[in-house]
Parts: sequence; structure tokens; C-alpha cells
Amino acid sequence: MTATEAIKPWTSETVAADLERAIHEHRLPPGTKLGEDELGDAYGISRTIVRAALLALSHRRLVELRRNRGAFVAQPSIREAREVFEARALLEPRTAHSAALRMSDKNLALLQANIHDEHAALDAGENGRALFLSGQFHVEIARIADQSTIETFISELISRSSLIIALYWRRRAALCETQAHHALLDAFAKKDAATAEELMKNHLLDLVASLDLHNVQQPPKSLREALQK
Amino acid sequence: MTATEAIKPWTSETVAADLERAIHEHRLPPGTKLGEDELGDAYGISRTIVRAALLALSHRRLVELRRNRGAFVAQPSIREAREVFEARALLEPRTAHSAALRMSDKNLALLQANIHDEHAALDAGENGRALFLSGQFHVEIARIADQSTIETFISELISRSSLIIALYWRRRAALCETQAHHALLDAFAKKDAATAEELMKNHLLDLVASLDLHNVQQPPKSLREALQK
DNA sequence: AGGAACAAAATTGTATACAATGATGTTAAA
DNA sequence: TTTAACATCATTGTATACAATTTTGTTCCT
Repeated sequence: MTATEAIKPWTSETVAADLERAIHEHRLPPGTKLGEDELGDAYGISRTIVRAALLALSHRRLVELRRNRGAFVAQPSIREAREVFEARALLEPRTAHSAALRMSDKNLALLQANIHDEHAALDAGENGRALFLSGQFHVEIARIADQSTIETFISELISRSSLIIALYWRRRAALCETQAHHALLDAFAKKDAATAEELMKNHLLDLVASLDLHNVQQPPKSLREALQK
Repeated sequence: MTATEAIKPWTSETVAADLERAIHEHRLPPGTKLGEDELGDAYGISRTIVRAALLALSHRRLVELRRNRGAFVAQPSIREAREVFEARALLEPRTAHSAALRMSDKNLALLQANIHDEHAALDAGENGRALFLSGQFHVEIARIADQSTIETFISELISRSSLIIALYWRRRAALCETQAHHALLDAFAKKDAATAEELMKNHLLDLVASLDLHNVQQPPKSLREALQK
């Protein structure tokens, strides 16, 4: 929560964006209760705006609304995790292909800066920020492909992926991340669309492989069922 | 608006679904003003619920919210129309492939019933209902593929396609629709995934081809710019 | 003590009041 | 008559009051 008491014109959109980033950076882990009064106080706004923001996040599947219970940061199931990466597999490789064909020097520099910032964040120990930037790399590609509709979908899927990583990431698997992004950058620089597509496909496969989606232990819906048995 | 004064437990979700169907069936054409008081009176609820419903529809890009102006049924631009079909081209063929592999007799019967209902609607002159059912055929395939995340995306894209059809459909082009769906059904019956994928791909291409996306005449954002010049 | 029944508190759901903004209509001056 | 300024009206934006529901806490009985 980046809330300030200062006079800032928070709208439901900006609050939702602020919360989404906090979720994306794992500052708000899966399952966190998002109380309306609490958020309203934090941002200095009424519950009306908070509710609109929470509604928006629930539509992106980042927040789960339970009737008369409140809003919670979503806890994607293993099933949902697989679906998210299935969807990404359909959308992202082909989008990388399109992006490669349209790549300009300016866009290339943007992607390079992104990789640089991610490195810097990692060195500074800001893992959340690094994760966010790593996701932005993928969104940026969709933007470069000039497909705003697909970009919206990918953006949602990547935020959801952050939740999935929070829940199912297995420690081993070093940071292959940046390597993959570097390789993609090279392909983009050469406008080699076919290679970019293939690299993205494999990058996503690697990502899924770095997750433990066989774990029978599902994130508990409630403390009750988590502790009983 | 299917509103009744009767005591019905309308929620933001049911109202949104009701409105989405009305939009999908072209009972609420693109550009229609959706006044909050008007809707609240129609459904017998307060503006609070109406606003939540409109917010949901705006997140699906079916309704455009203009600050201090109100809500309007969206009018996708030509650009947006192309993007929607680009996204469908990435998602639907591969999803048809998956669906074919998982096809059961029961699911097959559901698809068959859908085609039958669409024919009946057309014969009864209920074009809106026929269009809705035609869209449901596609959503149903995603459901059969057992990919609820992708299903959500496709569902949104198909509702948006209905708006696109309302704006850019060119009269000629007879109802190739049902033919294409019949052919898909055959492939599904044979569990011929490769053919289903190919048929879906071509079906989408035919759909785009039946639109006039070269028309320079964009839907006017406001009467002002529509009438000047 | 353990547990059920009940009471109190906290939180969300909905409606409504009021403020802010934009649209409409009228008047007056050129 | 045209046009600008102003007043009026309608509609949306936000906060808040109250109702409904769930959670928490207490009491009393066994």
C-alpha cells in the first residue's frame, strides 16, 4: 500500500493499478484480506471508490470477492495455474512473432532498459520489483506488436502468473529468466520473427517447468479446512 | 431490457448478464445511452447495483464509460475490430483442437442442439437470438476444451464481435455461418482435431471477410463530429 | 473445563443524500 | 437574427447512513 495522506486524486483506476502492482510485487501475498475500511483509510477515500477498484481487480481474477466476507488477494488453484500458462502459450509466441516484425530501435532500447532495470533490482535485493519488471517485458512485447486487445489479456495473465509464482515456485531453478529475455532481445534486434516465436514458446515452457504444479497441497480456501484433519 | 417490476433478486452480476445478452442480441445497439436512473428504475434497484454492472461491462469492453457523461454501448473502431479477430485467431483454432480431443457424445449433442436452435431462431425471424446462439457455439467449444480461462477471453471476444457485426456487417454474404458450424460438428464427431482446428481457422477468416473493415466512415464518437464537415 | 446459546462488534451490501459536472434553455446585447 | 452570457435542469461522482450478515466475545448450563 503506497498510500499517502497527501492530497492525491485517487480514482478507482489508480487505486486498482496501485493495488495490482503491490500484488504483482508480492507485497500483498495471495490470501491477504483487503478490508474496505482499511483501504479507504489508507488512501483517504470512501469505500465507494475502494469497492470499484476491488471490483476491477476481481474481474482480472487478481482478487476474489466472497459475498459478505470481503475481498482477498486471489489464490489460483493448480488447475487455474495450468490454464493461465495454456493461454499464454496460445497468445505470446505468436505475439512475439508480430512484435519482431514491427521492432524499432526505440522499442528495442525500451526492452533493453527493462532488462537492465531488472538486473539492478535483483542486485539491490528488490525481488518484488524484479518480478514486476520481468512481467513488464512480456507486456511490452504485446504493446510493440500493436495489439492492445491481446495486450490486455497478456497483462492480466502475467499479473495472475505472479500470484502463481508466489504459490508454486520451487526454489531450485536459478534465474534462467534474464537469460531468456536476453535471447529474445537478440532475436528482436535481428527482426528474426521465427526465432523470437520459438524462444518465447520455450521460455514459457521453462517457466511452467520451474513451478511445482503436482503438489497435492492446495492453497487453503479457509483456515478451517486448512487446519482440520 | 427484460426488466420486471416483480420481486426478482437482481444482483450486479445478473443485471450485467442481462444487459450483455441484450447487447449481444442487438436489442441495445452500439452507441445506446445506458442511463443509471433509467436502468435502476427498469430493474427496480438503486444506482449502486447498476453502476457495478456497468463497471463490469466496461471491463469487458462492451460498454464505454465517459466521465461525467455516462455509459454507452461500445462502438468498436475498425482498428479494434481487427484486433478482436486477431485475438480470436490465436485462441479459437487451437481451442477447437483441444475440444475435439475431449469431445463426448453429450457435448456433441449440446453443439447439435445449439445449431438446431439457431436454425429455429432464424426461421422465426429472431435474428438477434440466432446471432447470440451462433456466438454460444464458440463459447461452448472453449467450455468443452475445459479451459475456463480461455473460455472467459473467448466469451468476451464473441460479445465484442457481436458489436462489430452490428457496425460493419455487409449485407451480401449469405448465412455461411450454419454451414461452417455443421462442418465443425462433423469434425468433432470424428474427433478429428486437426480438421477442427483448420475449419475454425477458416471460419474466422470467412467471418472477417464478411465484414467491411475498410470503410473510412468510423462510428461517430459524438454527434458534433458526426455532423460537422 | 467444555460447549451451546446468546449478545455484541465488526464488516459488507444497498440505498440515498448531496456535490460536481455537463447539457439545456433563456435572455439580452450587438 | 445571431451570439454570448447566464440561469436552470438533468445526470453522474462521491460520501455516508442504515440494513443485513458474519464474526467475535460472553455467559450459563452441564
